[in-house]
Amino acid sequence: MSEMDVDGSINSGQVFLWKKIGESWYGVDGQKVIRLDREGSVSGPAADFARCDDDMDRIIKSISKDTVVKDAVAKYPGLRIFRQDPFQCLISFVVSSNSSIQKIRTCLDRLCRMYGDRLTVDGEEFFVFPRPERLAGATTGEIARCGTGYRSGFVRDAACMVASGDIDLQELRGMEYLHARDAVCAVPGVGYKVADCIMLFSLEKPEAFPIDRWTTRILKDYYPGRFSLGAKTMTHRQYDRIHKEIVDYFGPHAGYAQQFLFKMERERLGRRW
DNA sequence: CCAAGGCCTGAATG
DNA sequence: ACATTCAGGCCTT
Repeated sequence: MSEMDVDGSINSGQVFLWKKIGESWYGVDGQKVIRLDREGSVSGPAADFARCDDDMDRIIKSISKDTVVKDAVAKYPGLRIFRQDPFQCLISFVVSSNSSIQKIRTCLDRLCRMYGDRLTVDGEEFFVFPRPERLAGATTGEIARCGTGYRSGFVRDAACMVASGDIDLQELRGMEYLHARDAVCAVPGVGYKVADCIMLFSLEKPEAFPIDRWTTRILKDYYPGRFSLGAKTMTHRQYDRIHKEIVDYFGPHAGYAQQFLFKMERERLGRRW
């Protein structure tokens, strides 16, 4: 298996609170700060986060159905999907809706500074992600000062649901895709697309394939006619149908195909991470 | 069931 | 400069 591409994996739209200091990347994941070095011995919490248990050879083989995916894989052979803290992932993608990557970063960083504990790692100062109870106790007006806008209420209510045990994110890791999706979609601010992000990046659901403006365009452009992408607005019904077509085509690790294709298209169009 | 419009904000665009 | 557009949707009508 090829080595992990740390830079490329961090800059692929899945995580937002990472910064490079010297040769290493440091990132906030829940109540921890994780360090990923350029290469070599990934162990401990970092190994879990980096999904070193993934059999990438097998996964890549399974999704390589055509030259489009094969080219993307060849271009970013070290791209990985991380195993994130579910609560942070949930809030991150609630904040992400109708927003841009840069702004998501700013918002989340402010949330950490305002509600997260301060931590010093390798002589550097970090603010870890807010605990659910802490965000649940905040007012929407206060949260809004982080730039979350109309999503502020969603953020607070989502935190309340987690803090109260109304939703048990850890438990969702063991549930099947559709049941887990129903559960996360019960959280305000979470629709099918956001749910797929949360499930792919933190809930062990490799068949989750977020369908947004980008993936819609990718599928239309590179797979003309293969998926039912006619309608103007993406209803739940259509999302379901397309997702089924996607899993039928790419297989149970379709989410990995999404990650490679998304990375390829973003880089091709020169988007900043 | 489907389509349309509103929503916060800041970076990009003209 | 300043106005307008648009961005990795969700929710209500």
